[in-house]
Amino acid sequence: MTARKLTRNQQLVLDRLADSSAALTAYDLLDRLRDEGLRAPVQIYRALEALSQRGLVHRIESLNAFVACCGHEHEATAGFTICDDCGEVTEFAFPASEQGLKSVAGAKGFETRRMTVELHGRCATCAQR
Amino acid sequence: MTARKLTRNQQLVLDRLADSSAALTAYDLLDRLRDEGLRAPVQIYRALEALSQRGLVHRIESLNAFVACCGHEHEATAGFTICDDCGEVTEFAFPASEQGLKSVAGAKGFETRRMTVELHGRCATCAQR
DNA sequence: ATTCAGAACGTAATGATATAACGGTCGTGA
DNA sequence: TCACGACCGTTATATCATTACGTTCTGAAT
Repeated sequence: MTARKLTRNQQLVLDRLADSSAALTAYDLLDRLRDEGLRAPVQIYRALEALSQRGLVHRIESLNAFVACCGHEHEATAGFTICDDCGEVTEFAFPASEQGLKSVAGAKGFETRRMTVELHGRCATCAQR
Repeated sequence: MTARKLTRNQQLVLDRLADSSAALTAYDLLDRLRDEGLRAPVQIYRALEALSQRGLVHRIESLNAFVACCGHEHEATAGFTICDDCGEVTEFAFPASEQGLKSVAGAKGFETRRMTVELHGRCATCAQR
């Protein structure tokens, strides 16, 4: 079905995101891709938009930044844990809680299309130190 | 304990937010407060920062905008429904689901400090049309 | 009533994030 | 060949947020 190959710019952006455990802003990405000839923010934003539509990257709203999708289960909605110390972002899927949230909203007749769930705090590694 | 009176700027900002069913950006607020003598973004951001610390306003991360806190139960975390048609934002508290989310994260040793939960979709009123 | 310190203020400049507008290139299928 | 759609690069601009600096307000201690 949706099986077009990624373009060069899209692949470059995706690779940089996949290499990073922290979320990267569009301008972080731009800095890391100057050597590859990218010059302008819009080039990054266009790639991010395309990748996002395919579900290959996610936007972290509370950081105005982006992460590569860890993949799989595009069934459940994704949530994210964000370590405020080291910046690490990890993705998780929530099953039962999702129902809970949707029904809370649904009880008032709200039709949920998209959920943003972002947990800020400290990751296990940073908590030990 | 923390019972200082709001300053003029803080009160002005809070009033405008309370009057609006949609979230307002800092610049929306600035536009609405020019008549009151406010000139610069930083004046708005300072008021928002103070109000936010008191729990009187919330930031909607996915909109880069702000809403007045509907009040009460500062026990549970707040979630928001955001109508993408009319812009209406409503706040809700989630009890059981919160446990679910925190435990999902906690299972990996993540210490949650702050949660962002924002549901985009259509409100009951807009859905009927 | 005076003094002092902290909080809040106003102004200006700048930084960070995101999009609009325009025309060019390339591959593909009629 | 031509028309179309997807992508591209360049430039300019819009939108969101903070830093830096010096002044004014306020309230508690003297």
